[in-house]
Amino acid sequence: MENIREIFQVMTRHFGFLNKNCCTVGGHDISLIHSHILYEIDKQHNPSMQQIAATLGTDITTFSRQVQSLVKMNLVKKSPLPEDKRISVLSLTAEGKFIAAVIDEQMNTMLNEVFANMNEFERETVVRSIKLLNASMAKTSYCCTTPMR
Amino acid sequence: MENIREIFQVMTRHFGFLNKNCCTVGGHDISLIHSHILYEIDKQHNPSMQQIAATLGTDITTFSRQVQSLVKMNLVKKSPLPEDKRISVLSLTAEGKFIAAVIDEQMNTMLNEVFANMNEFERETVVRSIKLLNASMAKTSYCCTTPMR
DNA sequence: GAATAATACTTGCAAAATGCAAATAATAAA
DNA sequence: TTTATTATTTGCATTTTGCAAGTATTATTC
Repeated sequence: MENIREIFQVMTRHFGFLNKNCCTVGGHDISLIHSHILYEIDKQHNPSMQQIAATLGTDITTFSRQVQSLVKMNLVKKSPLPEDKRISVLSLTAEGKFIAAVIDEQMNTMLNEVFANMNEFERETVVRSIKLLNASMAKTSYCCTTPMR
Repeated sequence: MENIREIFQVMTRHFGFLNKNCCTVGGHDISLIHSHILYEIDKQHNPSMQQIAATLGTDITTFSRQVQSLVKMNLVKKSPLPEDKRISVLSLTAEGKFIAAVIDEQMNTMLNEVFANMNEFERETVVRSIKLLNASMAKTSYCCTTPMR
């Protein structure tokens, strides 16, 4: 059997580079981590600090500071949840939404570039495969989810 | 069209967690970065510092120090190339090889676990797709390779 | 219903990782 | 031989990290 780890390693590295090429948007210099935080806040519905930190697998104390800097940059808003004031609900500011949208566009442009090297059939196969893979990894909980702390 | 970035983001994150679950081997606590360095030294044939640093997209000064710590742990050996003594050729020590092998086994075990959720046909499709993807990303040089410094 | 525990998040601090600029050492070019 | 170029290392200042301990709020217990 061929070396499965090898092809995954290569893929992850490529995709990591793609991610790194991100993200200077309108004066703001957005780090990779910050772009991921913006992405997840945008995606999840009124998430708490813990939710996003867990999704990204970031230590909560580190995450707290990362969010603080995003708040300072006026990209993220933190509002206490009325029914439980311990919890901070995260949301994007107008500027945060704009930045997230620009980054999303840039990423999709790069991905389209990648897919341009394939024909329609290949493209569909690849997309289906990755979905399959994601589903499998989600099932294999002990290996591919947030490590406990 | 569906959101391509989304499925890639999810996949990368899952695989990142899988990687993170690595690597305490025989007393040594191997960080993710260190495990990647071991992997690449093992894979490439008598690589120089620059080669590995470029492969991993790590700044050469940072990489120099990472290698220093691996040398101190007695996992990596650095030998000047006879015909050009500026160049340090990297190799794994016996212990380094052992550790790399153990990590490789752990990773493959986890990947097999993931693939266990699929039937033979799906498995083959996924592997083929990732290879296709890797080839495409290698072609799309401006997006998915080492950023210049 | 006051005392205790648990939860969500923040801060202190010390260690580690980062990367630019400059240094060193070796080879190549002029 | 002098001057560039290349490969790697070190100085240093900044940033990132995560544990331990702290604050604030809610839940539980007696």
